Amino acid sequence: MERVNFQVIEKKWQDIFSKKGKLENKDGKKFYCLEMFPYPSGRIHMGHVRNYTIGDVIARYKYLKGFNVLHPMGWDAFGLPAENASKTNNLHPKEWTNKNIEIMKNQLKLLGLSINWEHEISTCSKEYYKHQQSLFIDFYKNGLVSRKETYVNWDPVEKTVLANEQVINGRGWRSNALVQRKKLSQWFFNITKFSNELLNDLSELKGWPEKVKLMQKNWIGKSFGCELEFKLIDDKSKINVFTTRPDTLFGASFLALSVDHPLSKNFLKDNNFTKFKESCNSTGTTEEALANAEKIGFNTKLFVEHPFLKDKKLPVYFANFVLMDYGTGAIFGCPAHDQRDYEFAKKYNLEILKVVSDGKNSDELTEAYTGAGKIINSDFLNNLEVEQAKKIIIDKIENKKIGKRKTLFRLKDWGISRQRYWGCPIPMIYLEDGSVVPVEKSELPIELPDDIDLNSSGNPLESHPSWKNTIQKSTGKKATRETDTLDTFVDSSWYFLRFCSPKDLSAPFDQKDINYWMPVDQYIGGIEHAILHLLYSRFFTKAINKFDKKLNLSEPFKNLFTQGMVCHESYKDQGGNWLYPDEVEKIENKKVVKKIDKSPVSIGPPESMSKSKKNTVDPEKMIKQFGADSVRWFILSDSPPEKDIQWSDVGVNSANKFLQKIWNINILITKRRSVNANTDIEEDFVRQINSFAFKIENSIEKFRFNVAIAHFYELFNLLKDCLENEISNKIFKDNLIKVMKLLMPFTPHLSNECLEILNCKNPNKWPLIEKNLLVDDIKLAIQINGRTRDIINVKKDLDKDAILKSVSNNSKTKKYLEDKKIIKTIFVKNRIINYIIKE
RNA sequence: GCCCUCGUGGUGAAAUUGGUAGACACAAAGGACUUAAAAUCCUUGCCCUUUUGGGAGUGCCAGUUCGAGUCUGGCCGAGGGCACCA
Repeated sequence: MERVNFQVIEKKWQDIFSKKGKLENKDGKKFYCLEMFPYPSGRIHMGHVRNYTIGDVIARYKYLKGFNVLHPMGWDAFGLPAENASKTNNLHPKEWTNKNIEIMKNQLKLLGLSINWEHEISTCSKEYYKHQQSLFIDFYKNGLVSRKETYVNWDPVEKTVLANEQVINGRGWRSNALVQRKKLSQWFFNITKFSNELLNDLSELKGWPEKVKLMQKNWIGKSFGCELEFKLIDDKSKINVFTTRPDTLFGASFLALSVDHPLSKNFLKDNNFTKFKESCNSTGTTEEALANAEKIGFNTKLFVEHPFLKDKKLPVYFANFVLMDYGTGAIFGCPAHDQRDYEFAKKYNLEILKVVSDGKNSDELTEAYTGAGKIINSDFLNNLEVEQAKKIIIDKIENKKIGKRKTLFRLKDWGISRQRYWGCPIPMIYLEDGSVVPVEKSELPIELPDDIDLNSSGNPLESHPSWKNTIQKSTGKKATRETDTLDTFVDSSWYFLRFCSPKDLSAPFDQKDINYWMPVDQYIGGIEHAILHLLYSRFFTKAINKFDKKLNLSEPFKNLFTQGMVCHESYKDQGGNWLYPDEVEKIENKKVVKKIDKSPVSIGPPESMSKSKKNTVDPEKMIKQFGADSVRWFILSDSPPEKDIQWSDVGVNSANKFLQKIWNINILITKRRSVNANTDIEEDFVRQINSFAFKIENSIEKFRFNVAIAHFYELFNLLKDCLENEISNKIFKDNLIKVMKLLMPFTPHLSNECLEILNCKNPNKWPLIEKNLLVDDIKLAIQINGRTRDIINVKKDLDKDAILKSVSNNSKTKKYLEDKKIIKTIFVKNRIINYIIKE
């Protein structure tokens, strides 16, 4: 068997790709194919391989189909790891990052990706962040930036502020340290100004997974209800509450306020209250345990009037389960119909009055009833359904001028200040009179200083001896710079725009380029970015669209695909140390031992590859061993791309074997002896190849690469079986060329090499699929009482009578039908014929 | 707790969307070639039957239908999102 040296042909074609790697079809329709750009951590991992291979298949396929394709790549290059690495390696973040970029770029080239490298960008270059600062100033001038003093999530290990979404179960997403509450003045993007658009436009995104849209919808969290005021009996001052259940107002038995509610000022001198407040804060606001924690309250001894029941007085509490940053920081409690209120009422012996009938006769409840039902015990609302009652009572409340309809969102403004060095400086200055103003655009970029001491604690820019001292350009007044840098999510919220005009010095992007390339036709990345990155990018697009009317773009990503993770089992030696897969070997009975001393190793379940568990496989090593085409082939073949895949060395090895087979067939054809052709056999051959081409094209369009690959296996089994058949060399070769072109998006090196050998003049053109050849014999199942008894070959599209005639004498079904009465015959064209008989 | 998704051989998975369940591959067992191994090729895969055949079968239990992996209801299990959002 002929064998190909993958190292040799892959090098050869990669050199050619990098010389003329553009997927350019000047007359074709544009296609912008984008994969989420990587963080330059040092080396690429299998997750990148999967992500970029999927993208490459799409980019190459669209190019072959005649599209003018943009397929760029860049680097999400700011971020904390560079600072950490610089501390351990004594290497400046800039040098560390640029070195990593160099390495990873070469690794990506080894995969044979069709990337427009002339569009390459790096977010840490001043050519990029200059424009980001300019956009920030635009946002500021358009009222989309604000400064707020708020409680923030403070990570005590990283000494920085975390966004809500960077807090996972009360811990920092990187450091895993318990997050504390701290009050700081911070910059915010006013993403909440776009809450409605971000929610409503999800329905426009037909090419997005439902799952991602649902996650965003829940994250934005729109709810309808009303605001309503209660009067304190003492001094008639008012407390505003928000509720989505105004229909349960007659079941209210208390008011509960957040400990940060303005009214708390009156209690700060009360030791019992401050103690209570501390105990509320100590648990943190986001910890999971808190959701299940006991509801506790502080009785103010104050009472409010019930707005519709003059004689009813409700006690006012501070309660640990009421949040200040949602609604008004105050609620009314209706214990019968809200589980939290129920628990609270049980603890403090408050009234539990049913106002929605749960269909049971008893007044006793063991938990809150939140279902539908008729309103009871509620004066003018009695006998109404919940939804009707809501409407009517809100009307009443509005008429009485004690409240109004209100829609609330869970989404909060996006805190973007970070107390770090390796990020984009925020282009704001503080004047001595206390005012805070943006720098002038002509001063951009505000560059990061290179001479920095990263070993000092806190914010390195803050402790730099001179960097923050400056003057306001227009007035010459003394000023100090903002020393916080931007959250790195800002960097990735507009990079897809920059890719369209990466070299434009004067503006973030060129209108013409954006109008041509945007929106991204296919965006591909991990599901972990389902909410934040995608929501922020949508926000940026909408915000820029608002103040830049020429943009004419409401959504950045037309189609989205989220691929699954790459998993591997993990290994631990007897001492409990993690081991890399290549430190162990498999012996009999699926047991695993350590290579160096043959000591037993315990095997963990397959999990997403991570450095901490050492269950990683180095892509470069795999490419060196099996070739890039084999690695690409395997990572696409084993599972549907949206599902997790389990990495297997054996799997890549067998991918390699199959690609060798393809090569071998290619060689055999070039040496094939001439045969006497038989027209019928040739036609059948051509039709079968055409049918596979059709199926493969369909599978690619639907992102079903594993199915496409299964068809390639069938296809090559067919080619091999037909090698000796009465098919002319010309027909055989023409069809092999067709097949090699189909293969091009998957294994570009091998395909190009084979096509060159076959002397193909137009390798970069997708083969034509001939629809008229798809008419074929089909297999039709003959069923008796729904049970398949035989399968016959018939011409396509035959009608019922013709089929009945041809199966009337069928030997396999005859015996079932003899002496039986056929009650009914069900016929589905090209599928089945089903006899219903009486037993 | 609320919301969502998914349960198909030893394994990864197919199934034209209600019409042949297990395509295609991996692994395994047996065989061929070989002095041997590697590589390559062939065969097998639940139950009954020597074969021909027949039966059961897509997490479990019901239902709709001529026909259910696919639709409906209930249960069991796995994964994901949100987390006191009033």
